[in-house]
Amino acid sequence: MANIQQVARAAGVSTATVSRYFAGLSVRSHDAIAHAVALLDYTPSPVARSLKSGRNHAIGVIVPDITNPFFAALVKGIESEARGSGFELILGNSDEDAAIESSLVAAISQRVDGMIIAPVVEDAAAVAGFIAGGSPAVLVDRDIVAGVVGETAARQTVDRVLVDNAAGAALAVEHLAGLGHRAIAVISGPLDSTPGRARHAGFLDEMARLRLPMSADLVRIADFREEGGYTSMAELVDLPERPTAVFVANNLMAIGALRLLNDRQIPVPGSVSVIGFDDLSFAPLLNPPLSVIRRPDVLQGATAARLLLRRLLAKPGKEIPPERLSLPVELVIRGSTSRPNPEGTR
Amino acid sequence: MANIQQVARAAGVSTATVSRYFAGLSVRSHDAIAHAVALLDYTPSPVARSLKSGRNHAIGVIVPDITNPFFAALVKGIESEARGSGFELILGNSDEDAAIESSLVAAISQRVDGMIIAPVVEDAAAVAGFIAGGSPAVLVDRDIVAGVVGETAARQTVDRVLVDNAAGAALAVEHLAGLGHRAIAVISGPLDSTPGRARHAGFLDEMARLRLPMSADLVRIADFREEGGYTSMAELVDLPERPTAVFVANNLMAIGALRLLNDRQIPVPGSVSVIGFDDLSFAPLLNPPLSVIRRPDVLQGATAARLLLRRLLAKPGKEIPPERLSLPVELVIRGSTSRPNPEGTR
DNA sequence: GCGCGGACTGTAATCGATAACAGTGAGGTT
DNA sequence: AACCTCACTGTTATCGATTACAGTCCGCGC
Repeated sequence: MANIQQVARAAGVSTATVSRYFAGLSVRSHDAIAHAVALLDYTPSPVARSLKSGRNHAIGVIVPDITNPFFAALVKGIESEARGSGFELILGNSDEDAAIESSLVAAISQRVDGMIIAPVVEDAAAVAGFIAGGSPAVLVDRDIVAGVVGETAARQTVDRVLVDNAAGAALAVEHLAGLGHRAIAVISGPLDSTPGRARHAGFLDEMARLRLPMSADLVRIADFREEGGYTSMAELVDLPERPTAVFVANNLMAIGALRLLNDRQIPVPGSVSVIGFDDLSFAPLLNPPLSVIRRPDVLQGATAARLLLRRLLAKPGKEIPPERLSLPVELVIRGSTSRPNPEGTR
Repeated sequence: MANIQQVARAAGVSTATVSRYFAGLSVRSHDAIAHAVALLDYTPSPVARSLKSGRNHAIGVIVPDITNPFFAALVKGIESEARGSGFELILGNSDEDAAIESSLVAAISQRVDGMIIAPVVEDAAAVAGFIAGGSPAVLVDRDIVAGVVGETAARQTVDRVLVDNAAGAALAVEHLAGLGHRAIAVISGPLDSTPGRARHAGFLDEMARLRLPMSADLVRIADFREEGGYTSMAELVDLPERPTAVFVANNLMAIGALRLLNDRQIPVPGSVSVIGFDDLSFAPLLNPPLSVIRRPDVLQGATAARLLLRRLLAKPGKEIPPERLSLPVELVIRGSTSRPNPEGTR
């Protein structure tokens, strides 16, 4: 690959002039440079640029599991938005592991101008170091809770893009209660994650508001993975008083839960109604078609990217107050929820 | 962030010694440097390293659609393998568009040491430039066909990781024929892509081998997208002689095809048997559970990454002959395929 | 005591660009 | 003709590391 010196020589100017040419400044030998660039097939080295300017024109994205359709959609939204502004994407998969997440942040942080992270847990440790380094970050699906490392710094410079988890959970309960269910169980995600906690709280609050009975048996805390949904559902259907409806707090666990019901040949929604959180492109084709709380996934990614780019493209020194956006969710009723079966459940 | 000069000063040595310390050479002031590094929280700048050494410790990955579960799985395999060797991943989503793909290669090529590409079409133009620049590339799911730009260069330096597409298609036909189907249709992907072409050819060859009747009506060429599967299936079911079975050449089109059958309330497999190519985690939960040709997706990504890393980590100047691997596929029989219904199809 | 080899160290050039600073020259004004 | 602008241009230091080259120092053998 040619370098700027060769271009300068070929065009009969200094490297500074070539550099100015690429910066879009008006240059007397414009045509000669253009010609030399074409001839040598020159592209400025992004690495050298980064070193001198301190800007990498890249953003880091860390997700817990890229094979989860939600995160894939999120990444897609981020990618198109970033690429549109000429930023590259450096991707990390934390595999739902906070330690890996930390090491990813450390490994990537020097190569990017900012990060978009869907953190595994709410402990801000992983992110705190990065922010302390002065780079902006956007958190997806994670709020900043009181009392964690770097809370104050984070609150002042970190944008967040959430969805209305509590409202979504409430919507699910309302829907099930409206169908006549009273014994409604929940399979929640980890309570040290924002979506896990917020959906769980939203569920319990709405249950209380509607004065529906709640018992510890009906509450399962799993891990947002398919296996967790499977085993939790197994526990629920084995209860002496089997619930007539279950709210499953994410898409993978919902698949796991359906799989268990399928394996045991328990009719859905005949014996148990199921509603999930996060839509899936194929949810209408499931057996039965899965009712869900849907959120704008690609948009959530694009929004996160826009918030980050806004900071990265702003004039240095310009203060931008951090945003905390909460995107709306909606109830999508399909075939997996119906009125409870009057004559028992087995 | 501290730089190497500050560390050198704090440790009372020259920058060269600090550099050697990080290169793992034995150094007299080992402890003093370690102490200074810890004190200043120093990490060598990857950008400066790249500039001097010409190695980026990053690989580019370009896929047509990250929300396709197959590509998500592929990326996951690549990511874990690359990260294990300390390489970052720069991701590009070509959106099934050859022009975008080219521009992605151009944008990324200077920041990476090698690329893994799942190309949209077989025209090697996009990749040729990159290879010509001297960097290695691994093609996923794409063979090198005769007569394209850069064919010779590519054949000599490009690794390929394929799956046995033709055998998979043949397996599907064999399965359907074994159930008694004779009027078997196909919904293929673009014939200028390797999987599109190879699966299509595999299908036709096996049909011919089994002496099953074939007509142009039963052949639909679509685009590997859900919509394409939907509209192609609509055309097939509207034929005067509706086929009793359909082989759908990828996962998204299979979902689209099922959706059409669902919308029209055409019983599967009662009226039409359907078999797809590429498994889906939720395929067993579909209505009906989808029979598919399965391939090792995460492994395919990991394999591609290993082939690339092998080159990147090899001693410079060492010749490594390019590999062309073909991973095996398997038939997974679920509920969407059965014997044809004897009394007509409507 | 001198020379020698081995183990480490420092100096300085280098990777490829950017940008501060100090020109240079054409054109207009007086 | 002298002078001032204005619009460009070149020289050079710089970003943060790596590495070739040329020491320096120590211990050992003679």
